[in-house]
Amino acid sequence: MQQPDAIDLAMMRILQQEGRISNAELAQRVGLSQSACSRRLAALEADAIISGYHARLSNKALDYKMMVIVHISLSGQFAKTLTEFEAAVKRCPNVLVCYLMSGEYDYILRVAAKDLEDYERIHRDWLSALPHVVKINSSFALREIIDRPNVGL
Amino acid sequence: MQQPDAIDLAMMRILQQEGRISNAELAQRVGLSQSACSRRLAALEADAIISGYHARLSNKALDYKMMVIVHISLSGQFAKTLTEFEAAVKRCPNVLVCYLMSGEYDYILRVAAKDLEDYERIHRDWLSALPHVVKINSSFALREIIDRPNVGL
DNA sequence: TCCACCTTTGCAAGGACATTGCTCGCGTTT
DNA sequence: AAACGCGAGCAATGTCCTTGCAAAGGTGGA
Repeated sequence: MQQPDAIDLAMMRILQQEGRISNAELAQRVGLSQSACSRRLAALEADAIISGYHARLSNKALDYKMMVIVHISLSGQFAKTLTEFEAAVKRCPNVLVCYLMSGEYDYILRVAAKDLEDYERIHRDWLSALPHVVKINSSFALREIIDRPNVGL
Repeated sequence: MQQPDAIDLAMMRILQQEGRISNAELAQRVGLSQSACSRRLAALEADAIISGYHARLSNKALDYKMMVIVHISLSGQFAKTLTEFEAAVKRCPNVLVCYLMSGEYDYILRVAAKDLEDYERIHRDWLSALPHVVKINSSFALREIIDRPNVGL
């Protein structure tokens, strides 16, 4: 498939905000028939341009009130070291985001915890147990200013 | 409404992964009738326990290939300073996440950019223009290891 | 230029789906 | 024990999703 055209982008923009909108209303908003809209949507999904849909759950309702940013340095940058670390970090369900970084630290993690005690457990049982780690720096989020799922198109 | 029960949690777990699943299939998977499932879902949405649904767009398709973590320090911690900074940062569409932090820096930002040139523009036109900023530290993500929408329940 | 071909659209129909009213069962309260 | 509230299932109605089909528009080759 080629690059998405203007109508595809309009569909994506709407679905980014209202992922469970009905195909009928989506079609109406972008000015297509239901069938054409349905087929375009299927194509976008087939090409993984839209890779999934996710309910956004209130962290408050789930009791995940604490967000922690963790900077981690490893003992080396060998491929094997990185691979082992990454395989381990993927197993921790509280780690929402993990990037290999340029700069002072090797990895940056975003970790969700219910409370301080919960974070202490995560730190002890998961983060400290990660292989090849030589330095962990935890910073606590005091307040959320922005949390968007995607760039505003 | 009270706290979500086991069935609510099961629904949330499924919708977190497959936000556009039909009510019929959702009902079947959690072992409810369609009507009961539909009503529970409406209640979860009404109580903002499920606060929305979002399509996940491939950043590649959208040409946002670059993720930058930005640490920012302000010239002070006065309420007015923080408020003005936050109002300004909210206007930048490339800032996906922004937290007020404890620790060395005051704010941490996650910024999406198409390429280095695009980031240079964002840095010049948006980040440098934010009020009360005394220090900006940009770290580039080399590779994405994890990017989950929510904690694995 | 013309025709064949490919793509994408709209329309229409059939089947699937979502929602609503109703009733029933269960647990709690008075 | 009776009354009440909560949440479930069933059934019906209206809406929605998908598929086949024909036509319009664009493209390339003869």
